[in-house]
This record gives sequence, structure tokens and C-alpha cells, in this order.
Amino acid sequence: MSVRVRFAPSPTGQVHIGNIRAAIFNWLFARHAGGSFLLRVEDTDRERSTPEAIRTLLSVMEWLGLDADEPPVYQSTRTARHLAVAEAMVASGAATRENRDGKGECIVCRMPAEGKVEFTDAVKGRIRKRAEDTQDFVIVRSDGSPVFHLANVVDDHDMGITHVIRGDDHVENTFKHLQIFKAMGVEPPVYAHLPMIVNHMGKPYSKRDGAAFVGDFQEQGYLPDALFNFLALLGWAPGDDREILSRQEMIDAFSLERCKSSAARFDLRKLLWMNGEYLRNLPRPVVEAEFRRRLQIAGLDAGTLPDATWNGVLDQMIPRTRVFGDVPGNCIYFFTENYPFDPKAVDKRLRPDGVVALLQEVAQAFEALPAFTVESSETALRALGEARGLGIGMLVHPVRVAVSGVGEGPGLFELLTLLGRERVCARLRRADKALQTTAN
RNA sequence: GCGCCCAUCGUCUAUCGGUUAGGACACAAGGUUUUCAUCCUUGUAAGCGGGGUUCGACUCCCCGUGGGCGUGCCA
Repeated sequence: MSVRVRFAPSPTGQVHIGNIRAAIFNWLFARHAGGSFLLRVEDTDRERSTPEAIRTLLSVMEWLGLDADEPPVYQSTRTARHLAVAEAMVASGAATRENRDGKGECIVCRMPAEGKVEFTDAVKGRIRKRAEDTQDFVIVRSDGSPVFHLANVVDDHDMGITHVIRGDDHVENTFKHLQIFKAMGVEPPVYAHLPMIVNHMGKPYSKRDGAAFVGDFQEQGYLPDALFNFLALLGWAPGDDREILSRQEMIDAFSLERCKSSAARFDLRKLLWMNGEYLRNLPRPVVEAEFRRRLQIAGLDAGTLPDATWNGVLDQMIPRTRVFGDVPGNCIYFFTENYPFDPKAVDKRLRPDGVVALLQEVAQAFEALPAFTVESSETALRALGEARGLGIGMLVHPVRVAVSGVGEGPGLFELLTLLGRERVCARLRRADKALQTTAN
């Protein structure tokens, strides 16, 4: 029998990182086995399951390349079938009608009264508990609507799901789900429970911990392949020392047996590193397009720079970019005279006595140059340093901060030539302004 | 409270009884002699505690401890 797995999120408008990780594992498992990866939209909560929320879900999956092999199944369309199964369960005695808390009649699935209930989880191994520790549970509310457990199981069955790969938080539910399968008289799928993704405190990773939704990472300029790779390595490892893996490599290496069963902390720094790795392997035109887009969002227009300058900016800034969201902030001084000054850099490099006056001399020296190039500007600066008995660093750093506002960035002379003599000298001449704007 | 699950460097992980416990991120140091980034080299750093089983345990078992999850007419 060929493998069929599903991702069954309830659309809430945002897709949590832990949920999408489950989707990734399902996808990887299906692709590895040559089976099918399906999507079931659990949209029974009509309040939250808006068309907009469903669009978000679909677009997130597309962004990450999680392609489903069949059209999505919408759970809300299947209520009649869920209810029919419940009725059959009542008829067979597997479920009973009860009136709990005087809310009217609901349908309750009965758990075994004695013995053990158990199953073998494909990642956690054998899981069992005594029947006394289980409780009967409602499958149809008194208002006639099916409960999650019922709908979930019936749909899994009807969709021919062979493996249910989902979050750890569902292990307890599995006993209930198995009971419904038993009542239906059908073979249950294999269950596999994935460890949770937690924060630095060991608590479930949430919005409070920073970016928690796929959309957040998308906005911040992370690459889908990087996020995919990073998430795949949370709770799974290929078994060798590879960290950066292509989709195909992940597909080839993936197995449930290699999934861990302990929780994984979400380490943003490693994601950042990995994103940088992917980013530097992107074709130049792709990176350029994204640079333009990011700048535009921030109100900066790459088109205002001459082509040669723009290309130089890319040469210098691409290797210094780990995530696209940083682009506008890192590049702003190429586009406007209104670039911000980093107070720390100003205090260290511009505020010391004599620096501002020295920068006037630098401007003068630059203006006297027949041509303003990487070589000539360096020669001029070195000459001035020698004339004043100053180490080159005493000039380089203040100049950098004066013309860019920050203490790091491209090689200084590349930076200067990209900016052009006019802007450089103007910025040097009004370096004192920076002292006021960042006054301490 | 009760039930279930989990436990290797700060973090992600390898190890499926015998290893100097490996890799990656992060961090530190050095080189590429202006910064930052990239790149290269090096370094710091781990088996929760206690009992067993075994010739031998990170690895198997038990008990603690810690953490997570569950315990809804939520999903």
C-alpha cells in the first residue's frame, strides 16, 4: 500500500513554525516513500477560518514548496459523514447518548473499562496506559456538531491516510483516536509524534519569543529553502555531518526512525547563519531583485543610483547580508543624506577632540585630487596621516563614521568611491552635525 | 493531583554496549595587517543524580530530579 500522509492545520490566519515543521516532516516522508502528501483544512471553527486565513495557509505552503498531491479537503464540508459515523457508533454500542451537565444530549465515545490501551509510535516507540486512566469523551456536541477527535479520525480514514505525523501534543489524543478507529472497524494508520519546538525557557515557542509564524520570517527576509532546511533539522538529522542539505538530499535521507523524541529549542542565530549560507548561493539577479524590492519597501529607489554604483553596492553589500530584511538599514547611506548615526560609533570615532577639524583636512585633500578613485583616495589619506603623524586607523575610522554613520561596512575606499567625491566631502565637512544629533 | 512523554557541549545534533564522545551554530584567539562580513586555522565546551545488568555503559533496566504535554461539549 502506498504511503499517504496529510497536513491538517486549522486556518487561524497565521501558520505557526511548529505546525509548518510538522508539514515539512510529512512532506519529506511522503516524498521519500514516493507516496502522497495531502492537505486537509480543518476549518470547522467558522469564526477564525476565514477565506483570508485559508489563503494565508495556502500561500505559506507554496512559499515553502510544500506541494500537495491532491486538492485540499475542507473538513467543514464533511460534517454529515462525521455525524453518520457517530450514529453508527451509537448503533453498535461503541458510543452512547448522554446528557452531561444538563446541556442537552451529546454523543460520547466509550473507552475500555479495563485492561491496557497501547500503540507503537513510529518515533517514540511503545506507548501504553491503563484503561482506568482513560476517559470517555464527547464526539458530537449537544448542538449537533462533531468534535475534533471524530472529524479528524473519520477524515484520516476516508482520505486513506497511512501515517499520521503530528506534534507531540497529540500523543494523549491518539488513544481516543485509536478507539474511534476500532469502533469503525478499520485498521488505524501508523502514528508518529514529533517533538515540540520550544523557546530558550523550554516553553512552547510562541509569538512572545519573536518570530513564531512563517509569515514573520517571510517578512523579515528569510529564504524559504533556508527556513525549510533549518526546521527539518529540528528533531531530525541525516545521521552524518551534513547541515546544509538540498531538498533531494533531505528526501533521500529522511526517515521517522531518525526523528528525535525530545523537544528542540529554536535557535535564531543558527537560522541566521544558515540563511546567509543560502543567500550567498543565490544567483546574482535573484539577490539583486530582492535588494531592489527591500529597498523600495523602505522608500529607497535603487534606480536613483548609476548602474556602476548600484553594482558596486551589491558587490559590497551582498556578502554582508544574512537576511534581506537588513538590506535597507545596511544600505541607507548610499541613498540619502539623511542617514542615521550610530551614537556609539560617533562617540568613539568623531567626538574626540580634533577629529572634526581633521576631517576638514581630509575633505580638502580629497578635493585636491585629480581623480577620486580607490587608489587615489587611499594614497591621499595615507599621506595625510603621515604628515600629521597619525596611524591610518586614526583617519579611516572617523571618515567611515562621518560618511556612513556606522562603524562597519565595505572597505573604506570602496565605500568612498561608491559614494563619490562630492557626497563624501560634503559629509566630511558637516561631520560636526553628527555630534549634535547624537549628543549625549 | 493523576496519566503520558522526554533528558549528550550555551544551542541543534552524531553515537543504535567497547570512540581521545564527532559535527554544526554561537563564543574566543590568530591569519587575510582600516572596520564589518566572507574565507582559512586553532581553541573553550557535554552524557542530570543514584542504584543496578554487564568483562565493559552516554547507550539496557529501576528509582529519583528536572522539563514538556495531557487531563474541554478547544483544535
